[in-house]
Amino acid sequence: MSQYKPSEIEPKWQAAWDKAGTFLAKRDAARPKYYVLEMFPYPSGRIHMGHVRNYTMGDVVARYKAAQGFSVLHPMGWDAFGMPAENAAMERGGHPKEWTYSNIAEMRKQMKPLGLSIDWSREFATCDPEYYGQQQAMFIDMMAAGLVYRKAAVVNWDPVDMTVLANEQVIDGKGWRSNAAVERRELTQWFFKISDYSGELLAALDGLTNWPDKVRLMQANWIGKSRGLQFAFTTTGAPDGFDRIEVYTTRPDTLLGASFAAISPDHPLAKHLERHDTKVAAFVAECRRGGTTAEALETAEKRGFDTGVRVLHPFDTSVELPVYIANFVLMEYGTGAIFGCPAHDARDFEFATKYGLPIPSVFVALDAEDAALTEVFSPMKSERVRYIRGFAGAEVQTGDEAVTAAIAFCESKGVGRGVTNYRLRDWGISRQRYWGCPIPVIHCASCGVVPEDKANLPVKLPDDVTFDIPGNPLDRHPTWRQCTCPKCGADARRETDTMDTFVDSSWYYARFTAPHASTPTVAEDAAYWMNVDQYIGGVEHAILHLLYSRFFARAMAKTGHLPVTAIEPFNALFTQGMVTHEIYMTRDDAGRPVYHFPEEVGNGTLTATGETVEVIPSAKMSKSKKNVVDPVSIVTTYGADTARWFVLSDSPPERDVEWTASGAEAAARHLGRVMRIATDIAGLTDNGPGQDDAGLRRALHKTIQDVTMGIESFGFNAAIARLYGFTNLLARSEAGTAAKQDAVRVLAQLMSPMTPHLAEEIWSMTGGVGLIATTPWPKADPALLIDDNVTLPIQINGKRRSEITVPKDMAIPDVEKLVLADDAVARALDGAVPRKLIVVPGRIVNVVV
RNA sequence: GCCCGCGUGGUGAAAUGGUAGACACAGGGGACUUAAAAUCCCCAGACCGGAAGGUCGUGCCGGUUCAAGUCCGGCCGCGGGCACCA
Repeated sequence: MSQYKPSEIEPKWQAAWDKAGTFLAKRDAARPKYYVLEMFPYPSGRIHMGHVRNYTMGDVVARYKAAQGFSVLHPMGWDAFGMPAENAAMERGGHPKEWTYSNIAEMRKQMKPLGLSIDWSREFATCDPEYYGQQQAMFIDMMAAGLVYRKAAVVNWDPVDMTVLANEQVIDGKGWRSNAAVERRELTQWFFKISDYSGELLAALDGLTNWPDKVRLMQANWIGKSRGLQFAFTTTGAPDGFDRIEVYTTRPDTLLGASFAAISPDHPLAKHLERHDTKVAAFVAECRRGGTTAEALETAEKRGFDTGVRVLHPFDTSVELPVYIANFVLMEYGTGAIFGCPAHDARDFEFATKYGLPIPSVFVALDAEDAALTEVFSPMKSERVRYIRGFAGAEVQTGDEAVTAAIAFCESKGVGRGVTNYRLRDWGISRQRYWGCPIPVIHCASCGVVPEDKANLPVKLPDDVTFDIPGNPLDRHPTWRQCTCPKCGADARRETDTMDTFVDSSWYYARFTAPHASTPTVAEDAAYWMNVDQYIGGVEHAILHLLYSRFFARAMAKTGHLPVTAIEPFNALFTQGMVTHEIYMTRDDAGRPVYHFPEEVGNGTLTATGETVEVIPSAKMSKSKKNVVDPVSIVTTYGADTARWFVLSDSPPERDVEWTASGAEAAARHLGRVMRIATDIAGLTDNGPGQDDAGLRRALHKTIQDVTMGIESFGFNAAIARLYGFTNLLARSEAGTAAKQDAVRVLAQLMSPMTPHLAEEIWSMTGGVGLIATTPWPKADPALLIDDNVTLPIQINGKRRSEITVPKDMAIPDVEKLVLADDAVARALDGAVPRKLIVVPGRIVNVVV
């Protein structure tokens, strides 16, 4: 009797797939296509269990769809630019390029033994010049299409490392590396005009019905559509050219509660005053200090500076309101100026209280209780408040209806107009970093900013750079910046900013359709393979990556790099949960926590010392907590199929799954059991003709049905539970029947998306023809899905009291007779007369007393 | 503060409005074995009972329904997203 030896069969079948070219994706007009994609990894150097789970899910879908007859594209690549490579270079020397490519080689080596059905011929890294050169070509096309521009923008600036920091890299107002207080600095940066698409990106979310609602909602909130009134205050005492100040408000219904106006420190009027008044300059400079992070803003005190300028209330020009420069007003949203209504806005209330400004309420109380509410601070959404002062004494609703009514009223009086605003801002892509895609632009003294000639692409990163001093190595490179202007031929200088790495990942899915082409995409390939039919990845990318990709696909369509039918690149999205593990901790003499790897712990104690460990509930695997299991050692110990089987079982794919040693053992045990059953069958040659096992055959077809549905609906855990159940039945079933013989081979087919090596082995040893990977998916026979007899539970007033077994199509009156004749029913009724019998055919019977 | 999701045995979890707890882990019992490992079989929501059977049970309170884990309303708890966005 042969044993289950994954270390022997897994390499064998991987070699067989390789040799046959089983997973090479081919354009095939005769077959429908299916494009499965998992979010590509950052080449950190080691794969982790999260990767295993992500790619296994994608692989299940890819293999299943292939068996269904689709021409499948299932590629893999590397999101290879980014700061970790530069940090590694700074910390331990070496070059980001070497670090990155050796990490890729290492991770590919770790990934291949998983037996994923990937078309490796399409592999690329975003740091390949062949890739980023095409990205540069698209950048130039996007410039021509008006989707790219430069502007001065406020950024987080680290004065020690001399670079822009992303908000995530600012911790408590300090640079994460330098620990220096981050400044808000205005720099000229490159931007993509994603805001041109705000409305469309929002509206099109409705069509993404195969995306999680959660993700669509997060994107909708991020785009942040609001409806409001924009109008101009007339000023008095303002400098020339500032006789009007435009403001935007979503609460025009509170306009009569205006008590002041406030402008951003970055507002043109503030900038003007700054030049003529040292006190203003000092205040504005003060505002610019401190980060732009949420934390920094959260704790910041509201501060204002009275400019001396006054504005007239649009409805009552006898009322003058002071104009403040206020630190909480953002230049980036609306018009960078607001009217303050302290009675109905918490922020304005705080400000008005601090500066002793009046707090007029716009609501007229209906009764004493209303009066108490409106006296000082009316809640904005109070349902109690029904009248608004000034709007013709009309009874006005609260909330959206009030806003709509107020906009209409204001427009009728010639005060402003209703406008729609979005929170989504243009995408700042400039990074003062080396390890990224160079922005292919040239600064010429006479021609200005000029795109590089496409013939000169790729604009390659220079290799001879150093990281021993802070700042951008491209800036200080002796020769790299020097070039000639493509327009006039004069000496010019290259742009030294590189692109945000999110640009790289915004179109890689399209590149996979023609990964080695000399243009970004190839029309026929893009037309055939796009869109991605199923995209799988972590929910942490719900907003940025997925929103940028949706924008980029539109930009590519506009510049002719994608068909216009591919502006929504991902037809279906699935966001999978994390792999977690318990944390094992002891304490050192000083009481500080000391963490231990799972393999150092057994039975709640440290294997080496016998010391008892504290078990902290399961959490995301992290190196610092040492609650990690290494996929490589799992594959070595148990085999890839066991790792794959286990990460799919137990928990629904969208939820976190806890890795446990006992769970992995159980998975391995089960696969061994399946192999034993198959081996027993394979040894039998004398299946008596005509022998059958109708029960087993029915169970098999129900299993086909359930597993198929399970895979289709991402219910992998439920599909696996059905496979367990069927295996239990199979193990107990009578030996030597034709049904059992068939069942083993179909079981192998049903398991093949999850445990492909085991499935191939069983297939070949039970006489299967060809590779199971290219064998059509089994079909359930509908006739076998319904039993001849059904067991109906009998409820009395909704409580289960008995059950009867009847032929599946027995007439309802006959069922009723049997129910009333049932002993247990009679006992439970105890002489009571049923008022009604509800028979749900094939389901249940309820006797109502 | 605003928006969203989720609460089921000791644990991970199943369950088109129709027998709650499938499947698995951990646990208990048994077979095989000189013994162990491996394997195989059985038990297992709680409470009462020898059993048959009964009562309770899907966070809490109420509602709709012949029937609610599932639908509706209100609470409580946990988790996630956004957040000086005017």
